[in-house]
Amino acid sequence: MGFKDVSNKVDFVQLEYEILDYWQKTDAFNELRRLRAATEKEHGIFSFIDGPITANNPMGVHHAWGRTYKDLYQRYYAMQGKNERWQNGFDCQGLWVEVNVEKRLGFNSKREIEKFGLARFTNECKHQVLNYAAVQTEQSIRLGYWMDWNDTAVLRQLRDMLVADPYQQVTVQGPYGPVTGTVEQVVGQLGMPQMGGSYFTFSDENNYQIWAFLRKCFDRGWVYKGRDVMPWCARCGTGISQHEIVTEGYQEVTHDSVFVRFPITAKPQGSSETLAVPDKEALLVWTTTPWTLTSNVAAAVGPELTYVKAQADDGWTYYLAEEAMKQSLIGQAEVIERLKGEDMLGWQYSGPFDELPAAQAAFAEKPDADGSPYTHRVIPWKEVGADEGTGIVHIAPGCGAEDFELGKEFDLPIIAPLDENGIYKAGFDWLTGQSAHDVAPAIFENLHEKGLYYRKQRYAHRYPHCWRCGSELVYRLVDEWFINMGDLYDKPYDEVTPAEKAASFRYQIMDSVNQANWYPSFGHDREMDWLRNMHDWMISKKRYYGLALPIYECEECGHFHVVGSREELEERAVEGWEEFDGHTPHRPFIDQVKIACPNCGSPVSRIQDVGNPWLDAGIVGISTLHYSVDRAYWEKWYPADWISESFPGQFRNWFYSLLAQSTLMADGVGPFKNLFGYATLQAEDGRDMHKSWGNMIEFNEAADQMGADTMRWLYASCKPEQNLRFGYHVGDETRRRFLIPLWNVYSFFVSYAQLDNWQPQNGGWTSQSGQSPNAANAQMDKWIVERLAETTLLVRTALDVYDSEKATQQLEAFLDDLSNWYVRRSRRRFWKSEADADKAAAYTTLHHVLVEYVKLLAPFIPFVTEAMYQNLVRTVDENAPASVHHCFYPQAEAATLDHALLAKMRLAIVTAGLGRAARGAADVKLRQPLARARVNVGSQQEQADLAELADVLQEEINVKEIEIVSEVGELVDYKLLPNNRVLGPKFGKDFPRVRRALEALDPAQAARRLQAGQNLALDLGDKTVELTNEDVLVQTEARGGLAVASDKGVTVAVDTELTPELVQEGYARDLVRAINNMRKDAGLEISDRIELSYAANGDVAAALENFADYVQQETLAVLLTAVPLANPVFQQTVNVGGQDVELALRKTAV
RNA sequence: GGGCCUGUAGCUCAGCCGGUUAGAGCGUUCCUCUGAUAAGGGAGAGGUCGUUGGUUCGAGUCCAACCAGGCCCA
Repeated sequence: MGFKDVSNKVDFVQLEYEILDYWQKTDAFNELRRLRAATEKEHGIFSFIDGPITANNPMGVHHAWGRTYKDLYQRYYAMQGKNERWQNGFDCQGLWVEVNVEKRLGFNSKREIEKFGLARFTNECKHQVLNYAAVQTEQSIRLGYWMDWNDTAVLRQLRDMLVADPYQQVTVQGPYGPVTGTVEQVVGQLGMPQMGGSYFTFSDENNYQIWAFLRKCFDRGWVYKGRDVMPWCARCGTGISQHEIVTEGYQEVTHDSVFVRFPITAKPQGSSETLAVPDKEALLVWTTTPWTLTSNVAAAVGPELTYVKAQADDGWTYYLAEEAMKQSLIGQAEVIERLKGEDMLGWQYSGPFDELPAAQAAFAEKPDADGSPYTHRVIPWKEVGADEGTGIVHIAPGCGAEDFELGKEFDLPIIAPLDENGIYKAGFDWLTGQSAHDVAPAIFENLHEKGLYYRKQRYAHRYPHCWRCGSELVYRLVDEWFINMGDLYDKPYDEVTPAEKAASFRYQIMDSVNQANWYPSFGHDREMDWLRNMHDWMISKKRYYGLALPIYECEECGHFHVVGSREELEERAVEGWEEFDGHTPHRPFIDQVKIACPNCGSPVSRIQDVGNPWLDAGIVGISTLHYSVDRAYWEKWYPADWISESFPGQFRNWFYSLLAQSTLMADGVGPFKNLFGYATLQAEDGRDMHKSWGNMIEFNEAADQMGADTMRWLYASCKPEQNLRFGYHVGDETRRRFLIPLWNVYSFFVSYAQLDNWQPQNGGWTSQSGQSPNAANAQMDKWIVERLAETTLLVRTALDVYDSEKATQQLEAFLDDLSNWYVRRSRRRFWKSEADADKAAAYTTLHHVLVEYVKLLAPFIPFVTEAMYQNLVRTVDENAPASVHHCFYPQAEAATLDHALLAKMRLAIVTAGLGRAARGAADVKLRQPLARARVNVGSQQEQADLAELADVLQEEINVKEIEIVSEVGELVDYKLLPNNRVLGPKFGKDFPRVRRALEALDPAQAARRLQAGQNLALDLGDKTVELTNEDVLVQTEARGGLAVASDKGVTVAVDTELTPELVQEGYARDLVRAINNMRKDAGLEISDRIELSYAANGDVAAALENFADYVQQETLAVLLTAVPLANPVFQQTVNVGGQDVELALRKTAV
């Protein structure tokens, strides 16, 4: 049995499917788990906690980027014998799932969901998740991502049964035996130990552990109900928290802004005096949100700003900021007075919508000192500026966050106009029932009728939008539930005392941040920055599907309680337990349960809200590690050695929620030791990928066109902290740059090994069996093995700090050396017919190097390495591990590396390259032999090295002789350059003169003086200065007429003079090349012998006669004759030496 | 509004503490090698280093302002 055929035209995608089949057939992943469970004792564990992927869509190529890292490092550590958990996670709850289910069912409002029924809706949501969990599982497998994947047939079965009848009984196979229950119950256990597979954040355990977390917060007094003006999505009917809005929420839009008159009614001056106000005097106010004018209660001015009283030609007198006149007023206006904003404080005006019942009611509730209803007034606000608008800001505490704060400060009435669908509530007269998004024109019309309208203006600004459905947000007064994140102290982190930390959750989280290494390091600062700036965490959402917040607020006494577990709920339940029992803790069943108020004993219902989805993802450090059922297991796997996600967004999302929830639950032990982040994937055009932009690449399409290994190498080799431009062009380049050359080396090896029927000997490679008896070849054999060791060290060092970019660079550099030096230089050893020890050493070495290299590459490109391993190892050794991924990662000893050999060969490679460059510069092609190359290198050691490798260089540069010269002046002209770094500081202003004087010297003479250790004297006119050889850089440049190339201290010159013998030899080589091409075209086997005839004259004929042996040997010609062959199978006319040469050949009988 | 980052060849990006003639990869043109190669090697063309000032003997690099793009936070 020998190696299997390897085509040099490989279809990588086809190969990947074959490998997927092989892994499935051999249960390769589970075998790895068994092997690592066994090696855990010796090698320990590698704990990875997966950040859940949202199971709401097929996965994209950006997920494939992240999953490549996750797979790469898990494989890397598995190859070091470490045991792992291999658990993928799916994010299953939250608004995004609801939004897509609504789309699928054609719903447009919350009312339709309620009509549909919450129980059915919840199951549709779970259906959605199970569906895409199955899709993403299959896609991940296609990527080569080894995880404890669920059987997708089972996921789909559960998906369908859940919608058909969630209460039917079902039994599925778990790792420890069958699991039986209703479909709903079984789905609720997904990811738990008895079920295995990926974790799902909708699982019972996940939900209940969040309850436990919230209970802990409650016990510390951190949970509270806040009344606040929040950004609100009217379509989704829910508040949008700061965590969600800060980045992706803002979009550039253009609105109609409006300038409005607020007629002044009184100007109180101090306690008693009030100035009379003539008609048609008004504050001029500007707003971008006309719908909020119904809720105006005050106007804010900048106390320090300068305002003007301006008589306009429309008959009105306006107050506005002086700087704002130009952008605000139309027509002519005359300034009749200047005053400070603080002079206007307390002025009263009539509001734009005072007639509305809601306004009158609100004003009646906040009477002025004299008992009369509240009157609109001017208040100070230091944030007011005059860059935009009029310098007078309309304040509506029911419609804006900052307005709300000012309202609290000045005890202003609040008019909250909108219901949860963004519709005006009762009390707003003609507006009631209208949507805030649509009323601007009607408001303008109404203001016009009332004489308050001044003008409108198109205004482009960044305005918050719903990050999930894209609707414009409104600001709405709501009750939401929050976790208090703790005080921010006005001092550096280092100076915060333990007591202060104990009192402030945010500092406890910061401590966890500091327990981890962040790659790249700026991630640490970004997370800390977020933690310093974050607001309290809004955890409630007025939606249907998601975590049921276990908050029970008593209508009787106002007390609220947070339930921390299912058991506690059962204990406290006073009604509805039976209806709930047997269901997952989701709406509507959970809502049936009422508990006794711990304060007054009244029956209390759960608040209707569901939880912020980041609670679901953030608890997984607890919920997926068996925290509640097997504390020893949790302690073993917590904290994670490593987590990894894309940076953008996650600082305030998953990193944050994971840190926050873990820190509290684990009493200050952070959830991870190392965090690796990466940037954003973009299309090749540098823009984000969008379906509608036509630059989107689907994962499946990419995998099947580009190949998963290609994608993975591309991902692993990019700079993680920079945005990645992904597309087919970079894919093609990646394949061509790396995978094809890799395959070519492999294919070369296998085809010759097959020809020679070579197989690894017992014992395989050793430093003896892998070394040729030929000293020069032995050196080559040893060198490539040393390069492998060096590469092994460098790759391990890089991967140990999660630097796959550096690792791939090293691996690519190795392939270049292997392919373009070792194999190229060694080809003849494989070609030759005798099976001697030299050839055996070549095979042994190349086989060994390939096998070890494949292991180094296995975590990066699992498919092609598996294919190579199977053929290189398994076909000849059935006792070898069944998969390359079951092997141990290669190791090397830094202490025993042969640095001298590595340096020597590197020098030869550089020198050969320079030789080729020198020939290129002289336009002499490589096939033309030349008499001599002269080489200069700096050190004695390098000179000796090159002398030793002279025969290699002769071949590489195609010269008859390599001469090592110690005097570079033989090859080059000198040039003197001032050493600016030294001379600059030394001479300062005189420096230009020194430089000019240096230029005037004879370079060769000066160079000799300096090399002899003498100083140079420079005459500057008024003085003389001395320069040492430290002050001057002696540079060399190619001497005219010589073909010279120089780099990194190596200079190579080739003699381009040709003798007739050299010319003839060049012809001979041209002919060999031509004949071998003919052989190929004639379809001959490499080993076929031929007879050859030619018709040529002059030098070419002479070349064929003089170099007949050489030509015959190189072309396997048993006969070379000027007599035409009787019946040639192939003939051709080629141009050699400027003449047409007729060649004919035929295969010999033998 | 505040803070941070980026701007260098057609494209993607290096360029250390200010110092010699600003580099690499891709693309492109030409040459070349090849009985493993869809590959490899060499050379050339391609740059007012975003703009304008300043500091300095000397600025891609430091400073200031501006322009353009991005990010974070209000």
